[in-house]
Amino acid sequence: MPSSGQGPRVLYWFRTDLRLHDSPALAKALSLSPSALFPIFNWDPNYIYGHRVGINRFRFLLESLQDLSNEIKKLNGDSQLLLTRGAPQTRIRELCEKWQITHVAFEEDHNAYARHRDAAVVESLKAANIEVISQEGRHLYPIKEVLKNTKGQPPTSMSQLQKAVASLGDVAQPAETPTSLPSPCPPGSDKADIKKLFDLISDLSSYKEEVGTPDVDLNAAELGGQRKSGPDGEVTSYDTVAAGEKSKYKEEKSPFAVPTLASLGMEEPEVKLAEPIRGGTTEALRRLKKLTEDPAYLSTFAKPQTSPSTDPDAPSTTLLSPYIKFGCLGIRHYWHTVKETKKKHKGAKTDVPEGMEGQLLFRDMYAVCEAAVGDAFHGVRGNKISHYMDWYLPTVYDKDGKQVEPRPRGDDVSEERLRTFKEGQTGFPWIDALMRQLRMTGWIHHLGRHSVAAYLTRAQCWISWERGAEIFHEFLIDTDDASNDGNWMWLSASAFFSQYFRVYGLTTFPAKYDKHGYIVRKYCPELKDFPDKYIYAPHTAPKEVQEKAKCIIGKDYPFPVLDEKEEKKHCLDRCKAAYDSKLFGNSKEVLEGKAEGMLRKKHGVPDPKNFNYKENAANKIRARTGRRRRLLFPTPSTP
DNA sequence: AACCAGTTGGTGCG
DNA sequence: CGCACCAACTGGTT
Repeated sequence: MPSSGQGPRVLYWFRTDLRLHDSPALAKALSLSPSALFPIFNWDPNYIYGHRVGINRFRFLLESLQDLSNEIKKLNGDSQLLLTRGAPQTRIRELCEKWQITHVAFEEDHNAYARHRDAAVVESLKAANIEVISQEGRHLYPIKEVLKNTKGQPPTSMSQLQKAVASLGDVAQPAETPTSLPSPCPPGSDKADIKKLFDLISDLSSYKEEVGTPDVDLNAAELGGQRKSGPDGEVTSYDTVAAGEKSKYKEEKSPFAVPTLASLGMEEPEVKLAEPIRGGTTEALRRLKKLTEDPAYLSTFAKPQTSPSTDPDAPSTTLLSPYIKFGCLGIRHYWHTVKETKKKHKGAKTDVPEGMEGQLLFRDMYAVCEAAVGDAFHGVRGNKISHYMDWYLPTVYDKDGKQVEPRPRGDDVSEERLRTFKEGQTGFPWIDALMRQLRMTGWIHHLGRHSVAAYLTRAQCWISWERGAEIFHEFLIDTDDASNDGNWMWLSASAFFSQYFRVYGLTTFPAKYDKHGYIVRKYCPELKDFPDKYIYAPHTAPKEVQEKAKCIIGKDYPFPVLDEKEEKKHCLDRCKAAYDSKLFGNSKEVLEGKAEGMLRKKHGVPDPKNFNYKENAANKIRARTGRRRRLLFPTPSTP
């Protein structure tokens, strides 16, 4: 029990809610009138080692943490965000014991890993008689209440979601923003003392004893990571990220301080954006304020009408998704700000689903679906809403149903298509520009995501949406498990959407929005001197045009890796066969591993093992020129 | 043309 | 008349 006889000693655990405003969990914690408040963010080795985190997202996270710490300091000069590290299942409880915490508070996070993590943490805290305050706050509506209204069924359309939330009333008003915060006081003291808090935990066991030696080191990036090696050549991000305890390479000023990319040995990516997407709640609110100055924009916003041929320097959308992902922007605050701003507009207004509120409701829809389907939402196997399609390069399971990692290599053709997709070297400028933009900036427009997702899955490559979701998860700043996996299911016509014959043309679709090819010229600069006529299909340009543009297709830019029309035809046949089979991720045949053979036999599409990749035109040219294209924008795959 | 869920409106039956 | 059934139609954020 606490030594001081005053109010509760609260540890507030920040995770994906890096803000002080519109935070129901923080408000509830503060309503207890705590005598001490310890705002922590904990580096989870699972995040550092187990997840693929692109450098743009890692940078965004560091900036968001620094900004949050500054905001805390503004309310209490003796406080700051306290960064700790360790497996949360044991570390949170250890901190509680050392700091004599009575209550732990956090905002609920519904994604699969977070659910399991939090369940374990709560159990360890309950066993130690520590009270847990957890509140929903990441979504417009309480997910559990929505789920009750659907009787546990996933709402797979906007109308179903709207039906399910109809009885829940209006979106709650944002929780009040605190105007002061209690100090983090060491046990037995009524004064903040960061150094003393540090001393109390600096002898805690090392992460290696807690989680074992990680077998994945993200710094050994396969994609040309720019990691500087440490003094002994063995430094990992986890060592350098260390805060709140002794670290070999610690350079931070204060024991719990937020590290910088440089202190982690990571170099800034080669981003040429005029205005990079900077993390932090301050930046989120600044961007939101700018939006409120343009009621017409928010009022007439129609997602399908916004151009995908845009980047963070010239966005056609709000660019707020990264801030929502990390909780820098409170979702109810955003919702009501949009509502209020729209009142100022006199003319016609867009509504759900294409209007601004609709965009946010889709996020809730995916979250409810994820909660209804459970862990299986993140793949095909066992997923009751995902059609079974006999994709190439699917996630592989052993006979006990355990995922085989790393994924065994698939057929050469599909692996090559996946590689060129990830690197932005497919020979289709629209796809390549988007994929390079993704890696350079951590963001692409929603319709651009549609284009690349359909290309990789149901329209051309017939590669599992699971592979695409992994790539997005690695490089997007705004990645959110429920929305990311949900949208990949949507675009691959696995769930939510079934009109698989609606296929985006790789040249016609972008040309509808942008004849000049803004993002192609920016992200594939080798193509920048092509005339508009050929910008989305440079391989069709006559030799003289290629020479004049100083870009020979097959030499300076790849020839398309596949035939768009031919593959589309195959894919439509495969879609039809898959739908006719009525197999879903949770069908017996799928769980028993028999589904693939069944479908291959049925639709008669050649097994990729029999594809003769050498006949591919791009490869012919590659064989002739005798060299592989070098990556133009290698983005390090460091955390 | 090709999908699918939900709604509508008609028919037949008790 | 009420009800079950079914065919036709509609809408689906892009």
